[in-house]
Amino acid sequence: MFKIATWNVNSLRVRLAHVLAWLTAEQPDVLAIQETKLTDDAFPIQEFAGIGYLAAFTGQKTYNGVAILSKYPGQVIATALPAYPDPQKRLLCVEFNGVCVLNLYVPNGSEVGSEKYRYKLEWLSHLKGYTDDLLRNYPKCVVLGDFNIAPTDADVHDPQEWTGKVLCSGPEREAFFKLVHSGLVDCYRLFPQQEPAYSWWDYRAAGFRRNRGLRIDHILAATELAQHCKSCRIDIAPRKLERPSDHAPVVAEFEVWT
DNA sequence: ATGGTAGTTCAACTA
Repeated sequence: MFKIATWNVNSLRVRLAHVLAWLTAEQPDVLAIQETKLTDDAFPIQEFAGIGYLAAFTGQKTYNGVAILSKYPGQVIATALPAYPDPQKRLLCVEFNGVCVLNLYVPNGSEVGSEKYRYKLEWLSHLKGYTDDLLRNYPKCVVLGDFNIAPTDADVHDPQEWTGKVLCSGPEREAFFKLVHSGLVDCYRLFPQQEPAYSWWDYRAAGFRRNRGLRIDHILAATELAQHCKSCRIDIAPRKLERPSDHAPVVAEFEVWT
């Protein structure tokens, strides 16, 4: 079994103990994390090595920053969108023995119509070009991370309240499905899910306690790889801890084949 | 229609 997960940790400095505990308990082969908010010189390599994980990372001060933790070494393929120079560290692609893992922290977009919203759509359009290339070179591709997009109303606690708002707007959803429909599958929707399950809840207004959430963190697998996906779930346990991230991990398991 | 909280950094930005 190949077990892979994504988790926006919202500061690795603050969340390190949570991440170490979760890795130790869950033992995924690969964990993609977002919003490390750490420069590369400050990345806690030793702490992860201590529990048997290697780390690839690209970070910056204060904002953004992505990393891929893994039980075995991989090859870094990219730390940015090749055709889109961007000082914001939001992308890391690592190959593990033919399986390509693309970790994304998609721009939040702030507000529909804002400069940050335009940046988000532009970023997503360049991402589409990149994943098209990647899927040609690596048929076994997993694209995962914080997409900052709730794909459908089923992924939103109150679709009426969120209609047309950032994270749920038409252009964002179109960009998401454009990406997915060119050779990827949303692993979470491969399986019947018990109840509306979200991956992010606003810290404000007791969002988690009232289960006012959105499913904006995703694991997408290349079509053929998706046929070997055995499970996909959201683990809300870490969201219940003291000083949690506002996101919960999403976990998928694939049967290994040759 | 605004605000609520959290992280980084220390006033203001991002989410």
